[in-house]
Amino acid sequence: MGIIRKTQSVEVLLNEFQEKSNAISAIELIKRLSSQINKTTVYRVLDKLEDDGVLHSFLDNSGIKWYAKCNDCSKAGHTDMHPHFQCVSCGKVDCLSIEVTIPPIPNREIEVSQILIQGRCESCNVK
Amino acid sequence: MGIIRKTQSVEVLLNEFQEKSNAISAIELIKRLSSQINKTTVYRVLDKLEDDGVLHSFLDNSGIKWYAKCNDCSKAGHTDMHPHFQCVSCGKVDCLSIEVTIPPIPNREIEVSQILIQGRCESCNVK
DNA sequence: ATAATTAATGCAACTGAGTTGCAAATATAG
DNA sequence: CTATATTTGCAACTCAGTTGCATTAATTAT
Repeated sequence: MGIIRKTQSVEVLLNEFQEKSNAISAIELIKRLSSQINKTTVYRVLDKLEDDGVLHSFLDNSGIKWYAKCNDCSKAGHTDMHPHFQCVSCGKVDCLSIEVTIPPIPNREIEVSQILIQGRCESCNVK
Repeated sequence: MGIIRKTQSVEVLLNEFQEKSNAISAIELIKRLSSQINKTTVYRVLDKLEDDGVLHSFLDNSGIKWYAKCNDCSKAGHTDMHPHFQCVSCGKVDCLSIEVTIPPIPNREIEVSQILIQGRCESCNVK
């Protein structure tokens, strides 16, 4: 698919990812933009932005979908594989720029790996 | 909570994990046992077996819940942290007994980490 | 053993994130 | 600026998982 037209919805959504660099859940976006964009459209635009390598998505431990900006991805594929961190205290989720190496597994061909780390984030750790 | 009574449902469910050692999705269990156990009960018993450290659970990439036998866990907590592998071809999921080390992250306290690896399993790799 | 107590079960109805079909609206190409 | 193709909104749906409550089955006490 991919983004074809620079529509209002696309602009509004992209804008949400401009400021802060942490991940945002689809649900949160739907809530935030409920007066401007329809829920279905939010899902559809997010989908396309992902196809286009602008955003990447992942599920948290309760199965809800999160989106965050991509750094080195393209339409060709999401190559930027990194772990995600979810704070068990405040719920904030962000991308970690650390490398986690998955050792090769006998007889299995690894395609992708999703790593979700849970713990207490910097701000919640102090309190 | 924890398991208190050795009921029929508990026995039937535990039996499903006796034979093969790979993970089974809640949905699959509900289908398999539909004539013997009610869906609600399946969810509730799985929940308790997890609390008791008999089974552990995780979500796959489409957000559905899987359960597998624990090896070194107890009521005190699930200590046996290992990656899970889902075959993109046949859908089979199993526990990997490999170690994946998450490096310490500055200012963050890691509690748990979920690693889901996707690729082609041994049998699907041959074909 | 049997009654009393407490936990587990089944059912039906619900929840909530995400999806689908389709007609109306809006971008882009010609 | 019209024609064509893509997006959008809406309402209705899907489907895994949950909840409340009355019934049933285990366990404990008698």
